[in-house]
Amino acid sequence: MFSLEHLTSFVAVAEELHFGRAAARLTMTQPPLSRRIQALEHEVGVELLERSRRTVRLTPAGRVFLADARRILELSEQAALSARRVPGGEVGTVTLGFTAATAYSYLETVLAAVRDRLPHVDLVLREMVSSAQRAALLAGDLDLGLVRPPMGGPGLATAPLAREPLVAALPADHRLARRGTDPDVRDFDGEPFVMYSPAEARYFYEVLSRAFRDARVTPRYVQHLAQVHTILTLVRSGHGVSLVPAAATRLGLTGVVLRPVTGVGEEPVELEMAWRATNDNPALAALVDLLRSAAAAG
Amino acid sequence: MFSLEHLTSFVAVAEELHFGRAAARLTMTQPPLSRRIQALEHEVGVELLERSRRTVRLTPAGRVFLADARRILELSEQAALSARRVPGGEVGTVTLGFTAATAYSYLETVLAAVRDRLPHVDLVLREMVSSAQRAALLAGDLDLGLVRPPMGGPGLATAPLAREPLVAALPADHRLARRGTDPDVRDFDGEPFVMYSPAEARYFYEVLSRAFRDARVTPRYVQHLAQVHTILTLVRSGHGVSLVPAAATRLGLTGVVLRPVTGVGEEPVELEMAWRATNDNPALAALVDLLRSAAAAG
DNA sequence: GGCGGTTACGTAAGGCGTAAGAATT
DNA sequence: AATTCTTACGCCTTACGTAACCGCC
Repeated sequence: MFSLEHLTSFVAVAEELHFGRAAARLTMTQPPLSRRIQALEHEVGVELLERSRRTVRLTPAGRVFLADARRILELSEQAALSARRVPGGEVGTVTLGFTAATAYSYLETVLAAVRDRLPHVDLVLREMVSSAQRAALLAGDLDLGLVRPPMGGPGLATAPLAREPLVAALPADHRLARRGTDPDVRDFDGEPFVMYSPAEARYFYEVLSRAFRDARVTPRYVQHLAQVHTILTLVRSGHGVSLVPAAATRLGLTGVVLRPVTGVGEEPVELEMAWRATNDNPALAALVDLLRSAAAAG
Repeated sequence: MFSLEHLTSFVAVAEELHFGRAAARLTMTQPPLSRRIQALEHEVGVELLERSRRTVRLTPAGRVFLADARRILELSEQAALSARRVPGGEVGTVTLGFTAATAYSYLETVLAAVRDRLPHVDLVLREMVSSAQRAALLAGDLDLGLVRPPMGGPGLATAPLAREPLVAALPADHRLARRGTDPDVRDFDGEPFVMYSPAEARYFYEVLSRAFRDARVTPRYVQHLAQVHTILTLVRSGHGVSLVPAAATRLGLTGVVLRPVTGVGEEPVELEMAWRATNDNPALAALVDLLRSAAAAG
């Protein structure tokens, strides 16, 4: 196999079309350069240059090989540069877990941040429920997860990412939707209510339960569901009202009115990121730093 | 700069995750392999492997570098293979000139033949009138031209490519178009006729002139034009009738009827290829051979 | 004759293998 | 104690530079 020195030598000669000048450019004398090119030609198995005493010209094979040689040399330089940038986290891959609910909210923020600030970091996206994310993080199948609290635990580190308000989800023809003022949590007392599932959507179940307890209201739960978009579908068809994270606005579902709601606290819904404490992926560290400062900046 | 041997060594170790086995695979002992990897890491400027006495693991930087290393090695092999195939003409570039008229006829045949039989030959297409092609062929700006005869001359070689019939081009409501039988050249006697330009389309002008002379008919020339599609446009608007190469059918122009015509010879329109006799482009030689045998096969 | 490439030859260095070393299970 | 990577050392091959050589404007 030829070496990269052979290739740089060949490119120099091909560009200068003059062994002497090429040798000077390579800071060597020309006899060894001649030998190198001969060796390269022997190795490749084809004449690359046509020497006619006074002039040097590329053969057709030489032209083809020159293009490849340039690409190989460029790739080689890039390879070293890329590798050097890995420990700083600028280059690499992060496997990111997210739940269905984050897909249309904070995930966009993460993607935009990575595109702008860590353009050489590849994100591999995996939609997974929170429990599966915990296992995958610990197993090393996932680098980072976008999850609802609480996600602490042995071996896992977490950091808050964002808080968001709850909004009331009302059928378009509901009296609270038609009323001029925004609904209050107390308006839901005794109201048919599409509730989160305590098992599969424990976080939202607890946030809402606490809000109702604090306000001393008791909606009438008509269904328990895990996913925001399913809840909204039932609200639309008039089975009841609900409270969903504000990001649900981005779903753009028609037939459901989403309105600010008072009495449930400012921004009760929390989102955090979680990762294995011993994960040594530098790109993960860089991404965690990036998201941490983005969260701090608001 | 690291060498390709460094890369093969690294790939072997990265795949085996064991210096001893990797060394065996490279048919060497492991001490020099260790040194090579150390030198490579020093060169790249980053730790690629994590040696923990009992196990060898890739670092994140190592994973990134491994992908690049594999690509570089593959490219290097391919480069040699490609270059070796150039003298046989299997790999390379042919700059091909063609006239507007061949664009919708024989050019397609050439493109299909190259795609099927010389898939690694790149074609660079240039539309040029015949005189410009002659100059470009001699100047080395063109490797091969698709031209009308006669294109011989000092330094140029030619070979016939194809013959094709002439068809009558008639306005849709013309009496010859409505008649049950195909027109004969004698039907054009005294008929308003859209003729080729003797200067810019000399070949067609002469083919038609000879056909008319042989049949002793004298159409009434109403226009002289260079390009088939312009002629057809005038025919469509009723300025006259014309005779065009059968390939014009592929233009799919509506409002013009193209019908077989008798009395003008079987396939009077010839197409040939021309190239500079001293052109040493092996891909050109391969293409000429290919087209020659395709023409012989019909 | 001189420019521009190749061949010949002596020398220096880089890299191999063998052997010894160190650390971990 | 055994395994496995690293360091030490002697030798050989590879490849440089200098010098001589050859062929064509």
